[in-house]
Amino acid sequence: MALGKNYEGQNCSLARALELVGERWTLLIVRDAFYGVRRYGDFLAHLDIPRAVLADRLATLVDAGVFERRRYQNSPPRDEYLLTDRGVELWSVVYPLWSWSERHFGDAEPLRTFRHAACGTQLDPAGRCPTCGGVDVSPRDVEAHTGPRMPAQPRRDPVSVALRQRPHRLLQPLF
Amino acid sequence: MALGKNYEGQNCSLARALELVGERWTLLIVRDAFYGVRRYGDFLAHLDIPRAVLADRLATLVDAGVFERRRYQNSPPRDEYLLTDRGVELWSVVYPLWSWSERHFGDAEPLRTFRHAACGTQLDPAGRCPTCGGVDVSPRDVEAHTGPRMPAQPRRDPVSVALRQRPHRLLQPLF
DNA sequence: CAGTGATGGTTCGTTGAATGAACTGACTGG
DNA sequence: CCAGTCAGTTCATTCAACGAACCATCACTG
Repeated sequence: MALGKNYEGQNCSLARALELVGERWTLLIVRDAFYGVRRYGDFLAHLDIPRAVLADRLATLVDAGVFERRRYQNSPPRDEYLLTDRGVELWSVVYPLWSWSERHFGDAEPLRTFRHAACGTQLDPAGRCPTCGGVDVSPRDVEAHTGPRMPAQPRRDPVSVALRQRPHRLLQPLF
Repeated sequence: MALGKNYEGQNCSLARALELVGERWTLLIVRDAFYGVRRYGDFLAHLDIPRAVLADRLATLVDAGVFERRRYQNSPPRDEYLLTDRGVELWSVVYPLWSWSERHFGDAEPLRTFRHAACGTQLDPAGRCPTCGGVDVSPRDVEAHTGPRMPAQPRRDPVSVALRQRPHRLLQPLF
């Protein structure tokens, strides 16, 4: 999407959110960050996003306090992009949207499931654990599992491969 | 946003959802539908959206089963756009996004609040009613209230005016 | 029954953002 | 010194958004 001053006339929190998070690619970048992707090159390989757009979106998200840019080595200087608390709270948007799509447009066999790490139960549509008394599950306590169905043409980039290999705790680095 | 075949390589429900709902304007149209807007001209006036874009989005959303187009008079023939059950379920995405933005970027005094119609309590960030034992509140049981803060330049279109006048039950027609 | 206005679009030229390929620059390891 | 990696930037092309004008249908008015 694009911001557009037009949204400004709306004077509405939803519109303000969409200026940031409603832009093309942005929410997929955030999704990848939940999967544990942290580096420019990994986002790039997993998303098939133009390099310039990725650089632009990351900069915007850092400005907005959704990502934090942190140096993890000095020579050569390399930074990684980590979700801040503000970014992690977007789980309450990302998961319901994923779930809505899965319910209404998904195949019988889901490609991926999100489970409460503590008990292995699949999250309900609102992101809670039915087994554990319907408590809200923080993304840090969620495991992404690969479902039985395989995509027709599995992707070969390192991120996709790692995600297929084994269940993976959200927000933990992939590599 | 735009669909782009690129998202297709993602093979992910989130990406599929974003092809539809992540396009520029789409979620604001859905928001207005929750407010009770139903007619082309009212969406147009309230959103300041180019006419062609609005027509395109509405057609796409009807195709996707998010809106239903229903004739409400025959001469001249006039249709209104109503959220289907599938569309109403987007409340679980729209409200958390609104809430996220309100928490992180909102002013101290919110412009609008969403309250459980049964008891008048403001919804919590997950969309539940704290007073009523934390039950999920369906959008049909939500009232939109205008907060104490007034926008600097209040809009004059009929939709904005109606929304300011009095608390309003979501999904009920505005006029 | 011609003129005016409401409604819900479509058309089209212009602007601006996304795309993708090439290039840059800092560094490393052999 | 050379090849390779990583994280970008630059730039020409493509495609979607914009916005103004136009169109069609019908109702109402004088």
